[in-house]
Amino acid sequence: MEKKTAIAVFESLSSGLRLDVYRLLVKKGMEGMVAGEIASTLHIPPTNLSFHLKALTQAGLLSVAQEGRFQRYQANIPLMLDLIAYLTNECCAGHPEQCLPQCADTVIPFFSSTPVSSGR
Amino acid sequence: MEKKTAIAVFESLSSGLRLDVYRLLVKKGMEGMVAGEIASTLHIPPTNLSFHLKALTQAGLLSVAQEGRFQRYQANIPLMLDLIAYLTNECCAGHPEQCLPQCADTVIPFFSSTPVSSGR
DNA sequence: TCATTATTTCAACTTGTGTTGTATTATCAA
DNA sequence: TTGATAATACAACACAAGTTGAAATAATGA
Repeated sequence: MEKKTAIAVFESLSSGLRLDVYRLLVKKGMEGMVAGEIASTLHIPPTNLSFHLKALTQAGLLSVAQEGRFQRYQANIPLMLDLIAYLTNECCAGHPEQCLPQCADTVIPFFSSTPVSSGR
Repeated sequence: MEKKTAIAVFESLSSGLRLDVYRLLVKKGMEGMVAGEIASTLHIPPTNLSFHLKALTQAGLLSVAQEGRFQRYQANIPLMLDLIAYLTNECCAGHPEQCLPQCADTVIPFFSSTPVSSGR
């Protein structure tokens, strides 16, 4: 993962409103939700929601597909697993057993959907 | 994990400078670094670094211990694992195999240092 | 075609964040 | 006590982000 990607993810989820949207879509899984459904569930004005959906989508946290005049949004969950791999990579100077359960260095990269690299 | 904790973590790491500081300390592990050492490594004015160290510490991402007139900072790595547990908890309406490797629902909570809850 | 619905774009305002220099607190060594 | 060093607190400025209402775009159904 590139540093700019990690920053984009953190920026996106640093808003309580966007965090609500993302977590709602994580729960919905592959089914996703259309924009209006999200707006009514979370009681957000459509104008404002559109602003935040755009931010989340540009950060890669959501994907969107058109369905007639609806826009259906889905959470991109593997990106979160890439993120923690990026953060805990090289932890403790290559000795993650100092800070994490012993298998962390093998299991966390396993969850990542892309090869682990320092990515600075 | 509480929602406000998650937001504090995301806010903290949404700055490229703070992300550099955190990742540097993750690599150092238990050894940590004193503030001046971080400042010279990353070429940040001490005044500015102090501002960001305070933000990271208040978010719980760093811990600090006094050593004479030095302040030694350490990364709180388990907090990151709690965070991803918080985010992927209840994913896909309780069927994480739809979006993650099949063992995700058991392994990710295992890494968490605190019990998993919806924590809204 | 024409009215309706879903969503986004735009402009304006308000608020919050990041950076810097100066001043302050606290510790150490002589 | 005095001078030097490590780090933080404070104030000021520039810049970016969040919210809202009105208008625009685009697809649907009568």
